[in-house]
Amino acid sequence: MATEESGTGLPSSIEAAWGLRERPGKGPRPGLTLGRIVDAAVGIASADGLGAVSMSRVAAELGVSTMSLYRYVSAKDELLTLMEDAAYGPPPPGEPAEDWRTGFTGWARALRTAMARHPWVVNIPISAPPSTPNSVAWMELGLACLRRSNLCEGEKVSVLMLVSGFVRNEVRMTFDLLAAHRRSGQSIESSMAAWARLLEKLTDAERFPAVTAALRTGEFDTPGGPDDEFVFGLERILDGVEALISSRG
Amino acid sequence: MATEESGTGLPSSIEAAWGLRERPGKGPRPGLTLGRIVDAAVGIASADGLGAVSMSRVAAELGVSTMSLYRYVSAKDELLTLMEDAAYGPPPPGEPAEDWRTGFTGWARALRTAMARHPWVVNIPISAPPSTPNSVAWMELGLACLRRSNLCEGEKVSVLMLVSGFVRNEVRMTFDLLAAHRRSGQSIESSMAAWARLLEKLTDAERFPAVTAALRTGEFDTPGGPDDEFVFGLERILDGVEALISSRG
DNA sequence: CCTTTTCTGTGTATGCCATACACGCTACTG
DNA sequence: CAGTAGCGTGTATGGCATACACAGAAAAGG
Repeated sequence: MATEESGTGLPSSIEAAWGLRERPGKGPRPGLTLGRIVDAAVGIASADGLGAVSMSRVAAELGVSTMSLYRYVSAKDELLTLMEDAAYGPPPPGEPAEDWRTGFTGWARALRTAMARHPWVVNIPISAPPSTPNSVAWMELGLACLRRSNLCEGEKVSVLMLVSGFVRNEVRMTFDLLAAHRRSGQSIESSMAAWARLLEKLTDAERFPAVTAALRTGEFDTPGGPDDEFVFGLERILDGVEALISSRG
Repeated sequence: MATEESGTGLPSSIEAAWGLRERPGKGPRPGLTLGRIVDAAVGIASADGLGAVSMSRVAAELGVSTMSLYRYVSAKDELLTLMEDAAYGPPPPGEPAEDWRTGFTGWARALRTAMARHPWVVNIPISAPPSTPNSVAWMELGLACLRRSNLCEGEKVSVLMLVSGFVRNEVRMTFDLLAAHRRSGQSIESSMAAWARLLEKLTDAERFPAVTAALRTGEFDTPGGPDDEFVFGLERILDGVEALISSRG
């Protein structure tokens, strides 16, 4: 049964992703592969969004019945986890730079690129610490970037989670914004301007002086692009990490 | 019709949240209130999680038919937005501290407290920039904390989004973790230890030297609590913001 | 006063969704 | 060759959001 574990405590479909599945030879040959299922699901998500990924839709794409998928995956959550792993893909190969900041900046940018390639990935809820091959490989690379810093191991992990959370958040915001605009057919500029005008109507200068001041500069009408926002946030965070590292130096 | 706008471009239920609804006097008196609907939905979410909030469940709680809710709200998304606003509640009153860092730290902690009071709020997808009364009030307070800094208005907004994104992320991670543990009945310590042992099995020291090193310190078996993680991340980010402010003199 | 208009609550229906379960079949093990 | 475990599938259950049409209430206008 797909829910059973075999020592690792992992769902068997995740074990399969690690290459740990021995075919028990007994019954008929499987007509499908986990990989084919995940690929089909990824294709649907990329084409029509994560919301379009349903078990029946995936099955239809593969020309099989809905229920056959449950021979490979015990629940939809497992499929989502495997899709997530597929979306990340393997991290860039090679040794990271000696300088932690250079390497770690590259790591964050590469992570963002990977997520942006499959933006739906940020809408998959995180249900557990990383346990799939690619997720762990990204974690390995991130920790490797910090190897020459004087942070303790716990701090390295904390920094990793801080930055990956930031990247994830940033990708989600820009992607959701883009998706909303594509739906409404408006340009980003026009809808940001519309939002600014809306706030101007709703807020008076006495109750909302700071918002009013921000609106008066007109910066919302010519917002920096998502890239600027990403770079700004990443630089701030890494400056903070650098301050910690220097204080130990 | 509930989808119509009246100049603001806002859904009429959101206008109602700003107190902009004039009862048009024509038809029969409404038997419900937006407030009662939102309260019922909030109660369900707090009791059984956001997933338990369905239009039929909310209607049942109020003793009305499902479809009557659509006289007050044009789609479930609007209800979610109103629930979000109710969950945040008004920000703490009073003037923020003179020192930007003191004030802003307090802002972030208060935001975390508000979110933690209704943890389901972090699972409501963000569909638009803040447009509801309490969201804008929180934004006002955050900007007010930064009023004496030498950041330009655009930077203040960027810092605000950076920190609120961080808070949101942090609350989501700790809450999802707690929820998963409540479901499985395991303690956090035991499941973290189980995860560490799992990674030890899956990773070998040659392909995953950094992960192996991190695991060997045993820090995963005695992880810092969510509070430590929150404080660590917030301090790093604010150190980074402080570096920017200082560099401007 | 009566008609018209407009807004209310509701019942019904559509078309999705995940997945439990039972069945027949296949291909290997003894 | 019998047993059995794994496979594909059809059907059924119980959910969900919401479109639509209708009946009745309350006010506006004559």
